[in-house]
Amino acid sequence: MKTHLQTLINHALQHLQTEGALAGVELPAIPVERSRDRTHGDFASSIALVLAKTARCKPLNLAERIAAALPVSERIAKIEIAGPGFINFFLTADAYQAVVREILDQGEAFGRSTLGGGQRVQVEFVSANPTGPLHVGHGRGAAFGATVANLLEAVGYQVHREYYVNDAGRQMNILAASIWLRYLEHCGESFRFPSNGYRGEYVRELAARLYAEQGSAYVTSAAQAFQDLPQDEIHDEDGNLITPGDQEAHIDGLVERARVLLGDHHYRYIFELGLNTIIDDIRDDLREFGVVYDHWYSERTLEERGAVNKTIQRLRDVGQVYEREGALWFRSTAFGDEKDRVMQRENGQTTYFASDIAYHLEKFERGFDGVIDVWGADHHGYVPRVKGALQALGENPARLDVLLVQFAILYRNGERVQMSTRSGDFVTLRELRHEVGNDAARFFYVMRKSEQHLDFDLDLAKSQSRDNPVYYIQYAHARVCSVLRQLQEKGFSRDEPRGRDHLALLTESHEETLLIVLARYPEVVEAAALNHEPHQLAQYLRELANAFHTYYNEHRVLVSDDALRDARLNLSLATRQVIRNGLNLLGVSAPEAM
RNA sequence: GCGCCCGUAGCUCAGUUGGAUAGAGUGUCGGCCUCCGAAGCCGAAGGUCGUGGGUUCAAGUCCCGCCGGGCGCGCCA
Repeated sequence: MKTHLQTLINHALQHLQTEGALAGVELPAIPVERSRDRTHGDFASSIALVLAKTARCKPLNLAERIAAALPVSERIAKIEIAGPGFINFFLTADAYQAVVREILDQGEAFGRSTLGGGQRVQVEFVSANPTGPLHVGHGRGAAFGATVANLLEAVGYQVHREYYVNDAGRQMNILAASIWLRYLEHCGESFRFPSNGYRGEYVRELAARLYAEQGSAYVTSAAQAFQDLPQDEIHDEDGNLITPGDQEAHIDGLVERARVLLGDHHYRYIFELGLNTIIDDIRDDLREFGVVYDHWYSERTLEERGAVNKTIQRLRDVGQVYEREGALWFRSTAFGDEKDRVMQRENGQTTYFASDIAYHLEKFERGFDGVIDVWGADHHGYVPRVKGALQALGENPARLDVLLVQFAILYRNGERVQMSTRSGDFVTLRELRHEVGNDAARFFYVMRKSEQHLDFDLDLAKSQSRDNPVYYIQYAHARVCSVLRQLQEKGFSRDEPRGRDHLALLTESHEETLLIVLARYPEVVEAAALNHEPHQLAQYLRELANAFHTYYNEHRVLVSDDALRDARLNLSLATRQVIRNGLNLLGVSAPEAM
């Protein structure tokens, strides 16, 4: 409809030009948008306001002339000039009603488009380290990333969903050492657990499993394990420093000690046990959450292939790497970063940053037209250095789009649920899903703008009332299903073609409102997809549900007049279809009964 | 201190990429079931869009300065 109006206006402008008006005026893109206020019609164009200055005439006057020159269209009932010079378009009832036919014809395809032209886009999201179960913060990234991917797919992009598994880094070694230490405890050794070790309960479970599989074959004395290590930094429960030391050196020393005492074979065994168990758990967790990936990309394969070293070499070749204090630095300040960054530590280990550059370079080389990363907002400082490195390597950093997602804060009984990663005391995604259900979790996570902090009200998410937007929307869907059941109980039958033939009977104002909301759906999907803003769709679905509930409350669907009944049934079915399509993109179920 | 994000109704948030008289939900108050699901609907009240300038036909939206909040500023990830 928008493009139709733009075409009409364009015709009018060209007509005016051939008449000699608007001589020498360059025609801009023609603005057409939906009116916010019904009294301003359905669509409005501010073209006269935009052109007034260059055309050197009054906007109102210009609007009149454009309106007069508009070709007739059977979809337009009335054109008005209003305000400072807006051209308002009022659609015919027939143009409203046509959307019902369109929805019924297209079914699940309604709202989908080919806008993206099949361009390949990669969306990488969650990518949490496999050092423990996903927590509620990761959940938001999962719901958001999955929905962005769904939306892009819906508007015609070829989407590749990927999880980057950090299975090679230092953190994984710390996990392995943590499991080993818990295992030693399990076998009766006692010592102070390192402050930088992983303290979660799951580490003890992994240790118990190691014992179940291998008995005491991996035991050494605590004295041996901790002999001559750099002093750990110790705090009391309130976080006050008790004994000064170097946490990092201590834990690195422990990792090294584990390798030596266990031997390569046994060390590998623990490492793999931890990695595989946790990554399987994460995969199951996400699958249950309706989040499925095309590829789980292993950092280790990147390293084994030599891609990390090759990337460092390439940066060296372009002169952006230097050595200082025994470490290798990337000159990211040359690309707008605040300071240069280390790629290879003094001890020879490459950093997370180094493999991340290699990974992103690899993404580009795989030929995606666009690459999207979903990160926690606390990583925002990381963006300039990754983009900088890509630029240094001759790539266009604009092809990488980093979407930042703020934390979700849980509230229960009106109070903030405290969480701290350090003590291993956090709410897992799985716990959240079990508490509020997958549907509420998926919806709540994306109902706010991603860069906005999310207050996640657990009580609201669980409540089965109109306060809860998920139930409110699902209820509208279930209501239509219920009407269909009633239809049979009342001995009516449904005649869809008859309903289509009598859409003109849908003249009530509530029907008109509902029709307009339905017609907006494809525009909403498009905007939500292109702006990477799932909340727009969530917001819209609430509005649609409201339009339906209002209508339903005011008018009966199952009236005795066959033609009217069938027309209203078609309208209801169209509503159900759009709710279903929208919820499907959000990863939320559309129940037939509740 | 520097960088990024955020300040809109009591609370939680939208605001169609700069459009006309700033909107929802919730909370408060008041109405609506002999009728397809009241898990619903309607109404009232509630605002200096943090603040001061600037840009233009038009600013909640763009630019600059303040005020307030969050995050980041490791040879951690």
